[in-house]
Amino acid sequence: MKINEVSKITGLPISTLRFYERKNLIPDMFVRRDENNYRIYSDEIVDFLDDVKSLLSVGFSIEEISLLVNQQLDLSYEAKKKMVERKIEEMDEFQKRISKSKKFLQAVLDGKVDFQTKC
Amino acid sequence: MKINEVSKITGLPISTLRFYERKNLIPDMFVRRDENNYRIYSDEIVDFLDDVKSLLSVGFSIEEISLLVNQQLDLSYEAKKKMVERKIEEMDEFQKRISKSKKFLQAVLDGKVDFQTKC
DNA sequence: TATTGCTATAAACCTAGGTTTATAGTTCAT
DNA sequence: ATGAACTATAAACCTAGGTTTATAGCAATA
Repeated sequence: MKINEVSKITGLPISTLRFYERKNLIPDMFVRRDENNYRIYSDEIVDFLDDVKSLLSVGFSIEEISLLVNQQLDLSYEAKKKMVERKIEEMDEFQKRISKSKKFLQAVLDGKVDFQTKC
Repeated sequence: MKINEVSKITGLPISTLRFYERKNLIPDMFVRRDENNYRIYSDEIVDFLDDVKSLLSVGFSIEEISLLVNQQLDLSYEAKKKMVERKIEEMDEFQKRISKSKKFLQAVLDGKVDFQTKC
């Protein structure tokens, strides 16, 4: 697949795909170059980018994801394990904050919170 | 309370508290000025900022929160309701993406995903 | 009363995550 | 074989969410 097709399937702008690559977010196995230097992507890139989108949307940074998936950077298994475990804890915290936020929003909606009254 | 105390209790830097105010994120009821133009905060600001922190951390923008809590901006009840309902849906999506991300992370950790193999 | 500490504002600066622009080579359809 | 569409890179630009800096007034304590 060429970049335009990946862009259309994933919904990510072409500029973003190139940007992610510059940031070392795309492991080599997903992309090679043809004789004209055009990027040729393997089909698996689609699922990969889908996971990347999820991770980014829940607050991972590009650098963090890159550290986990990039061989070149060569993070040790123990380091990755620690990182993933910490991150999974963070995500549990996250779930709690979401529940809290939902309560707050519901209270605002129900008028149970008053931001009008002067103190 | 003066700004330094609020900062210490909430963990938010003084510069951030002033920044939030500039962004209309702090309803008037939580802050007034003394004779020297120093900010005097009511005790309730602490819980409020705690909710703000949660909302920000799960992806709300300052402007969105501001729209919900600020009287001056005077968003209609119906508009707020729609916004909150949409946001609660988004947060449900969010929970799903978190579950998905946890699975991905676990797979990376378990070596069930291979980013090494050349295609 | 002077030095240290807290407060204020405005404006410049910073970072992450992209997007846009400028320039140039490639390819496909007519 | 030529114009429209696609690809490439580098560099400038943009936005959100802050932080830092410069400058100045007020306060608390030796």
